[in-house]
Amino acid sequence: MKNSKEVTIYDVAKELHISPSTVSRGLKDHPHIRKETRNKIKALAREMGYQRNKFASSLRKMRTETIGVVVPKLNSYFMATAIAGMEKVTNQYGYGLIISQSQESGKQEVSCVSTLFNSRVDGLLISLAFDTEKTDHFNILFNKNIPIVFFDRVAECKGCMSVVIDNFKAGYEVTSHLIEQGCRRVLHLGGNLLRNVYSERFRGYKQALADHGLKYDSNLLIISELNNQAGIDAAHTILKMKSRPDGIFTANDTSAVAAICELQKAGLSIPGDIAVAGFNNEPISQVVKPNLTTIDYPAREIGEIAATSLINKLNNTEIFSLSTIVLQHMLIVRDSTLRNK
Amino acid sequence: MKNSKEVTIYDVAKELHISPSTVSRGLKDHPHIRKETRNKIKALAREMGYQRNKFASSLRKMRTETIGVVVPKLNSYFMATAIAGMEKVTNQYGYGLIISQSQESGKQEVSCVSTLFNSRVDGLLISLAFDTEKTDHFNILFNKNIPIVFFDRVAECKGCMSVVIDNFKAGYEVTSHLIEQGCRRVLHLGGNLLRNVYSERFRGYKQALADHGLKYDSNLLIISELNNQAGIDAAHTILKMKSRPDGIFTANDTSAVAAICELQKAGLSIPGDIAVAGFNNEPISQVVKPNLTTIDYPAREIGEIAATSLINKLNNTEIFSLSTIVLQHMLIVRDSTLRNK
DNA sequence: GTGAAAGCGCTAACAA
DNA sequence: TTGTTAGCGCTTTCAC
Repeated sequence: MKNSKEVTIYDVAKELHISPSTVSRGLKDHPHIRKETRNKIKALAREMGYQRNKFASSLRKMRTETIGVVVPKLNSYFMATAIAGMEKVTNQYGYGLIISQSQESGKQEVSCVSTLFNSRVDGLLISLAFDTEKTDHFNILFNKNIPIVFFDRVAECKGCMSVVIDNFKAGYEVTSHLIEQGCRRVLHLGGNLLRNVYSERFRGYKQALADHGLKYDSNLLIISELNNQAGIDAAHTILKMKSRPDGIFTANDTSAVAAICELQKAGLSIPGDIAVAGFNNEPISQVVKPNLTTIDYPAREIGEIAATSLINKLNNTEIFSLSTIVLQHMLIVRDSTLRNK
Repeated sequence: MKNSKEVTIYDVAKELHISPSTVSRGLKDHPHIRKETRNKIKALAREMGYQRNKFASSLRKMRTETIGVVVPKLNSYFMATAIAGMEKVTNQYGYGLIISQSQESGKQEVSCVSTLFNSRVDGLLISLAFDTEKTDHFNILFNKNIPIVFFDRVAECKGCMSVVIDNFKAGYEVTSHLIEQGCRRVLHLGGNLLRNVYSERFRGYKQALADHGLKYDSNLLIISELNNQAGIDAAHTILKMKSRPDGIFTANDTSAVAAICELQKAGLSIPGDIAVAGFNNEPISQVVKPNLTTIDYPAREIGEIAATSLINKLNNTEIFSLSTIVLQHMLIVRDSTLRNK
């Protein structure tokens, strides 16, 4: 396939009448190499079109300078932005990124992790799939001391870092806001409670009810996959209820938007009849009419911080090993919940 | 970092009192190895927890079994789906994927390509950034005979393959549909005409006008970045026009949706005053009110076919080297253009 | 400050 | 059908 020979450090060495080891050292600013030698080496290497051979280097050093990323799905603004943040940081440190999608399936997640392990990634950044139950599939990594940083959808496991927002507080804020807008029967459309993000938001919801003197009613909890169809289904369930909710807090924007559209089709007014709030501040939240009240997620920062933490761990640079980093979120109030103008 | 020693083919060989090369061959179903030997090897390898070392193998074979992907942005349904299609195919053939985003910038694209080249990818799948002008940055790949397959936003260069839809025809169909719905002044909100997708859609637009006896009016062409802001700006431009268009064909859904929202804010009725059609069939097209008429894009297939073509090229499997593969698209008519019920 | 040499783990040409 | 052997290109220890 490839016909032109690669330039190696041997070629550069021969040309300069020095040894390959000196070239190797010169190229990476080893302190024992005289400045002039180093400059000569670098100049010639560039001129000859020398390119470091990563495999030889990886083989020798037993590390790949590659980080694996597993995300549930790529097709959200949140993920794309988080990944952009990771790319920025990792490129800066000379690391590459291998991204794979679990497609929200725990089973596929297992195979993603295994594939990345087989690619000998130096570390892993992961946000869990919707229905991942066990964390056994990470053991192969633990056994080899390959560090893992969880972001957004995290798991508890000792020695692992997590980068999250305060989902409890966010859920609390959204629910309180709905109540303050006059809602008395707030329904929660949540995700799989296995996932921290959803269980915490739910906890926040319950706490807010309690703090405002409202009783938690399990009929007002719907657990779903939070996709488009889930929003539609939830709307239908609501329409059939004897005593309908007057507010909905959904755990993501996608399902909130789907629910709004479906409720409107049935002739309900948002927020008049039912106020609706979502989560994530996806662009779609500003397209739906009325615009969606939601929680803004610091996607880029989550990506940057997760990547930085991982690299610090790889380089043993970190001064003290934090186990969880919590970032700021923000409640964004829009028309879908504004009742008292 | 890593403390436990890796199991190598030598360890497996020693245990079985055979040679490492036999193990190597047995593991990859080399035809010259007896079945029983092969089975013994595989069984023991699994038992000992053997894992192929990719670097040693890459170093030896001079290929990495890794494919680079460069996309403008990750945050669209189209791209996520196309990438899922690529993953499916490449995993099947034992290839890995390295994905990077050019963020719609030609400059960043150059650096993505160079990084991937330095990672020694065996091949490249790329959709061009918005403003890429030259294709010089691919020369390093050409020089080393690293095959490139373009998808969606493609470039002409000899020996390269492209996977696209018939953008001319799609543009023609959308525009014709608008005209058939009674539009007489159809505005086109297009993208950078450097990109095939946008120039072709524009060509289709003009041809449709001509074929329906309408004159092309350069005042009815707006070129923009097709993002949210571009849709808003276009709406304002339209509102200020002396004689407004009665139809808009935008080259993507994002800008179409933004324009619709903005025009509605100004009190215009869609499709009554202005009919609007987009392109891509992103999920957002079914959220906006009225639902958006658009072109459905076979995203998954584009990804699968692009990846398959690349792998065939890498394996020299292809019987005859196609230079361009054109997939089917489909006009999806929704309420944003339906005037005569 | 620089060089010699060993070896990371695998593959493939050649030998048997 | 299996074994021997020579590297792929780089890093790093040890020597000078």
